[in-house]
Amino acid sequence: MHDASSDNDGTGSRAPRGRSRATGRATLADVAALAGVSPITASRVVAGKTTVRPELAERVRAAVAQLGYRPDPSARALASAKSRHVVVLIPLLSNTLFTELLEAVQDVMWDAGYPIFVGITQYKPEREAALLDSYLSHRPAGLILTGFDRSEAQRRLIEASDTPCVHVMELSDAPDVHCVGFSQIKAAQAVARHLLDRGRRRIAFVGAQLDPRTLERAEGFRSVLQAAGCHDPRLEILDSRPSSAALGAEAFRRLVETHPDLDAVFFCNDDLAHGGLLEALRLGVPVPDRVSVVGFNDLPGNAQMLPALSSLRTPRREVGDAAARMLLRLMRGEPVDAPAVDLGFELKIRASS
Amino acid sequence: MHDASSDNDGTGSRAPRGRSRATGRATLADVAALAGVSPITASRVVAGKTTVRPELAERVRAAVAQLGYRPDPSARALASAKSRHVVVLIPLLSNTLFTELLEAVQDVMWDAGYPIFVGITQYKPEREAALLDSYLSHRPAGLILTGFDRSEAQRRLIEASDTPCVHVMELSDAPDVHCVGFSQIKAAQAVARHLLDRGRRRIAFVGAQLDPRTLERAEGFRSVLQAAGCHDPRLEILDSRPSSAALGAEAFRRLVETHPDLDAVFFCNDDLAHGGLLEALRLGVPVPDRVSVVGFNDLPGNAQMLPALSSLRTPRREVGDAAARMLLRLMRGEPVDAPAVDLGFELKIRASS
DNA sequence: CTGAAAGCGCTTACAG
DNA sequence: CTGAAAGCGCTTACAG
Repeated sequence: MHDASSDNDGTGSRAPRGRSRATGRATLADVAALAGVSPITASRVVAGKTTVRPELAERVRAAVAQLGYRPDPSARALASAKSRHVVVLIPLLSNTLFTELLEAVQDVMWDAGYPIFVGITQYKPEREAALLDSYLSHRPAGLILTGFDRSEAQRRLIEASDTPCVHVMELSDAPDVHCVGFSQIKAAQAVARHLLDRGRRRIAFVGAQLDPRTLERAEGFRSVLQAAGCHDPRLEILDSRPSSAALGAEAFRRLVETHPDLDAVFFCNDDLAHGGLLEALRLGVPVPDRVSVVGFNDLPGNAQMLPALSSLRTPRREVGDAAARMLLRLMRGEPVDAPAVDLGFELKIRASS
Repeated sequence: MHDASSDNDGTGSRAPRGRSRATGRATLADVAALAGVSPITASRVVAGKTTVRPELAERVRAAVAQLGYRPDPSARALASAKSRHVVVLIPLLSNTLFTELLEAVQDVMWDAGYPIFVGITQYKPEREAALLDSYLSHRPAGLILTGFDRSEAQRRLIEASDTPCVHVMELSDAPDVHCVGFSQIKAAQAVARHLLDRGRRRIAFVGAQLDPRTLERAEGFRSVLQAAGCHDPRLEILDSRPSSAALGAEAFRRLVETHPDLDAVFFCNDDLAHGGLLEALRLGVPVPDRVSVVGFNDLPGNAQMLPALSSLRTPRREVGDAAARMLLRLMRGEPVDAPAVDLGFELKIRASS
């Protein structure tokens, strides 16, 4: 009688390991054994290091293919004290601006082999702090953050973690801060100037959520109107509720009721502007004959509005793409051309202004 | 002269480890040493096991707090062959339906201590297969998938990975399949019946993207109209391009031009319906007097439309919430009440129908 | 260019 | 209820 369990003796780690904790998947050791090299050499090939003799590298690659070997991300992260995760923190998903940004980041990172973690901050600093604290414990390879609105403590936390970090949607001129975006102030100024150029003088501003970028837009708007001598604070509606078509409709109605001489409205989000435009239709207020309307971001659907909505196109896909590429360079320790990348914006004039 | 480095001798791992690969963060061993217990006991307390004497557990918790200890997710995953990541695969982010679903899942999972990985499949089976293959190598603790449209090979892959999995947005009656959603067919049937009840007979259907759920809606719509004896295949527009207001406007125009006797349109997405409604305004087609319009999903903004858009409200937040809770139970090995949860839907009648 | 040894920080059986 | 030992699968110095 021969021992049944001896069938696999000597075949090493490719045999089932009985009560051991092994998972059954091929490991680096299996690959190395099959290729006839040491695990460390196999590791070098898998990691893409070029210091391995081509012939050996080829044997390793063949073994990887034959075994269907996939590196274990946890073991990798534990041994190297670095994961291959990229963390992206955005305020919310209900704004197409951020989902497009996210998709662009995801596209680049996926191709580069980095899965992304998405954290939703809900515009709440404490929520962002909690997310950061939690995600940083995963030792992410990189970080993409929206804007600069965070506490000194958080900044130090990020700094101390030594994680490459790129900020998006706003610009900073601090030399050690990496960011990709455009000037919210200049963008709002461009809208205000456009409306002045159209001969408008009684121009209202409608902002919601009141996040830092909305406030910068308000500031840009105000500066241009003040310079033109036609700024009227009563024409500014700043509402801290989340942006929505309902809010835009409400604001538009309030404005035309209380200020019948109104001749333009700058909504700092397209969804607000959609609501405003529909309310104008409902009230019979001719756009743009009596009131010009302009939105912000130029999200899909503006061309279908009645009249087609003028807006300021923001380059969120380009921002996501450029930020991801910059982060990749930082993660690899490669130099970046400039720490701050200004991608600009474009005024899209349609029928509503 | 005393040896300067001896200052920390004997303090164990709390001292800087010089050239070692340690990260400087507190480890379980540090916690155990401070609490005067073994690492395994500390591990049990941190993991929430109840088999530790309260007094010891308290000492461990105090040490955790004092050291600011955070478990290392990689070490945990490596040792236990399970990560604490939950993977969610959805078709895209540009549909509010999915972002709301995602936010609900995220809320539940965050509270339970599980970060989520989001994969965007772009409605492409090969993309989903690649995402699944990649994410499964992280040994996720759980999986949330949209619908059932995947190959036998993928199903086996998931099965073999032994990862708890919940499907969302569609229902199955297979006893071993866990799912949370509602009947797409019944929902579309409810819309069709509503239009028949309104006395409509020349009812068009507009579908985009043509994903499995859209096709089920088309099927439900068709079945009711056939039963009523007024189904006309020429009134069905099935367009494989992604859903958008522009597409809805185009479809509406085409329908009224080629079928002047049209008296209702069922758009199987609200954004299509918005485009259709605006096109009706543009063309001067009275809604609902000449043509009734109904959308699907009831995303935000319908009440602001002109006229306000009737739609079928789908319970995506509830689906996300329930799916996450079900997955949590599966991950913990707890029993679930039923493998399939039907959350229903609600017809929201507004002015457009 | 290649490898033997040690270690990353945790958990899993196993034993008491 | 508690712990000493081993191990998860990889990478990091170090040495040659």
